[in-house]
Amino acid sequence: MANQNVTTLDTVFQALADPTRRAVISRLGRGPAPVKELASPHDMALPSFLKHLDMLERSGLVTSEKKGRVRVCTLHPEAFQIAETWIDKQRRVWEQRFDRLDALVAQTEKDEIDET
Amino acid sequence: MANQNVTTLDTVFQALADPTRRAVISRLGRGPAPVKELASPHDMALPSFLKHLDMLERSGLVTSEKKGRVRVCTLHPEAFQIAETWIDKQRRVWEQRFDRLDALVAQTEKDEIDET
DNA sequence: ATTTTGGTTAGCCATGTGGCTAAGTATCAG
DNA sequence: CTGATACTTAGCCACATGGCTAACCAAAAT
Repeated sequence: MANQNVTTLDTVFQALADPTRRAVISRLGRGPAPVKELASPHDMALPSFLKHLDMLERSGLVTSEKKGRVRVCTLHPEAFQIAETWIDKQRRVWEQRFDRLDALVAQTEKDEIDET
Repeated sequence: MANQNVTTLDTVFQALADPTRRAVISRLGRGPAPVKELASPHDMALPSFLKHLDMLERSGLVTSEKKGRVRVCTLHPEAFQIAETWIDKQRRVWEQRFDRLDALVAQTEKDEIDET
């Protein structure tokens, strides 16, 4: 199950769209950990869990390195950037729109007052 | 294809994990639009496109209302909140950890100086 | 040298996703 | 009233996802 690190909006958002994977991210936020430890809170067989880890690696949010028989996983917070940037960009678009709506309402009210 | 609005981390992140759906969100950020207009830039059959819209509605990011034979879709930016909040929370965790690491490094350097 | 431990690989299954066509319904325009 | 428009419904297909078991391998522990 070897995979590339392709940090795209698709892979990052998809990685985040599952509670097991988000739990892993939360845990790794406090520091690197071996697969066994990461898997232990989740009630599923190891191979199933590994698929989740794999998706996290594909997204670039997590990398892992083998030390002896243990695989140690590490979080890469930079990979979140692409997602946050996209959301921020969207917010700027609609906030700008709301500002224009506000301005329009204000203008309309002003006009109505002028008419009285 | 009637569905509930269940705004969860799962549904929101999944809604965002596809370029077609993100494009729809971008477009709706500039204001409501009918299905036809939303679909036009995307090279796929209407029923395929409707599945994407459906997912957006399931996540609560979009709602729609039928006016005559036209279905008008509207963006609900509030639904992003849950995603942004989660990411922010994660960042706080790992930033705190980096702060501790920095402090540790600073302390170690101080100790080394004290030793000289 | 054996046995445990920590993964890994292969393969199976059910369900979901992302696409399609074909045929239907309801409104609006002429 | 007729036809075009804007979806809507049903159903099909291929591949991805999320889960499993069984069998394997290599490092660590005894």
